[in-house]
Amino acid sequence: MATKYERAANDLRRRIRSGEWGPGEQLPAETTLAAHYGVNVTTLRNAIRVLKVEGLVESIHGKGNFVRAPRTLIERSPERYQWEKDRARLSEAERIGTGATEKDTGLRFEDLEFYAKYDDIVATNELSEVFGVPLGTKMLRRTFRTSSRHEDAPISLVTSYLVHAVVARNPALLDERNEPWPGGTQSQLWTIGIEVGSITDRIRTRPPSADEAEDLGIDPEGVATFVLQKISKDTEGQVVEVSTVVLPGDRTEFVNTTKLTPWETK
Amino acid sequence: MATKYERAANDLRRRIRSGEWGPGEQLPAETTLAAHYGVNVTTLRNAIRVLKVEGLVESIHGKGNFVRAPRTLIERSPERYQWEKDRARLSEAERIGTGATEKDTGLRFEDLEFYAKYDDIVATNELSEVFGVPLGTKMLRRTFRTSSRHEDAPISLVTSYLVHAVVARNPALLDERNEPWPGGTQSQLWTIGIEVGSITDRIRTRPPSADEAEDLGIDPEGVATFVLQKISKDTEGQVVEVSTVVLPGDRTEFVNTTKLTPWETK
DNA sequence: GAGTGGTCTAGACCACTGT
DNA sequence: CAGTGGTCTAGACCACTCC
Repeated sequence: MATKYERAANDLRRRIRSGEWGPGEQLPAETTLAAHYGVNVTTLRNAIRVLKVEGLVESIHGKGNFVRAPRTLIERSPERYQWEKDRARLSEAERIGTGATEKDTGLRFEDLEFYAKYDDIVATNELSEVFGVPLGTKMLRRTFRTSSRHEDAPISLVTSYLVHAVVARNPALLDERNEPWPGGTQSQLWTIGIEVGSITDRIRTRPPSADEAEDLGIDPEGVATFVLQKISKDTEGQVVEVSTVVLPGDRTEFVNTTKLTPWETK
Repeated sequence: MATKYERAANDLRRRIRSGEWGPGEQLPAETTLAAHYGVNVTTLRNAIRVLKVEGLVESIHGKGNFVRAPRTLIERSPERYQWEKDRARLSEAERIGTGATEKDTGLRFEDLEFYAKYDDIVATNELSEVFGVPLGTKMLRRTFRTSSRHEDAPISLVTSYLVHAVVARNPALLDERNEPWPGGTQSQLWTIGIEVGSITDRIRTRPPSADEAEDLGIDPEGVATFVLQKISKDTEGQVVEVSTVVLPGDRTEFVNTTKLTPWETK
């Protein structure tokens, strides 16, 4: 025999799935539901919490509980990297307004809002290891967030690391006011003679911290985040950039197509 | 001014991060913590819930609250598909005991436990669309779960769909007792003359349903799941298999390396 | 049985959203 | 203002773990 709140949650889940309340619609008030299931309001709230954790329901303080509506997905595929490379050496006019983010989101440059902040840090254990530089090496840390003008919440939170002495070869790369740089990081690296040869993505998922949930405009209960660690190497295999991207799990989809080599006909 | 439970949660988070309690260690009892922060036990439990949602803390009924320890990751990379294809036509002796799962997990065949169940269904809207077959076409649905013998919880929950009339060309493919089939699905398809030409992965993240959390042995609060939709096409571009894989987010990492084509030297 | 977290109640009061 | 969800209390009782 399940608990009271589980029984209420199961019934509410069934009713939502059956379409009794469609996406975006409001559920009856908690007091009403509590009376209907013959339980205390606190107990009914436990049932609602279960559905929130499952991502089925969203609460808005002062308004009510709502059936969560699916969000439009942003596809992200590793093809973006080759695409970016092909454009890295084009003229600025050709690069402008056609970044990888626009490609992912299908939004135009004018619809996107960028924020960039640069600062200097010293290499931690982890950074010195991936870059193969001594502990304490001066690094450039770049923090980006990209938002759609029509949604108030950022689409991604990016932290990028570069070896300071390397990027300093072009002083323009040390100034955050030059962001968004047309053509992106690969174009920036090209100005200091670096050609990116391969990029490795590592994708994990975890719940958002309180801050991230705030920044991404997601419900900490019920929506997870993707954490993408991207490591770029030059053509010699030397790590040239490492970045960490936090993406809202309710709006992001990674797509990857693998072409398999044909069998020899026999 | 934050609420009482938020202040308690913030302080506990800080103390955990500072190492006051290491990974896997037990926190003081809720009654003790409540007294320490001068709040009611119910309120203190709200603070603990925040940390559970963040994935920092795990509660075990009857034992206590514990700092969650990171789990060993299982890497999954699309190279597995090419690797599987290369082995699909080898002799059974060569295929046996070296499946893609073993490659992902690093575990040996003897350490893994398989469960397979086959049944027949009719194509839903979604299925008929991806396969390009009429609505209501008879499909073979295969449900798999793979577990490590040393952990009781499955590593993945897989649902795979095939067109029944196609696989029926080899009756052995209709019998679940032939699972685990050495060499996997690509080897099975080969027995009916199908060569897989490309595989597309779509990766999303979402909270687990109550059932999935149960099956995967994860905490529904604090651990998300990956949902991988895999579409295999033959060399003509015809969809031959669709499968959905649910993976525990606290143990899985997707890795993908993109090699970029070199710039022409000028 | 002692100690832990989990469920449930009843009710006071606060904070936010609409009109 | 009325109506909604959010916080907090005090206490009873249940369920699980370990000795």
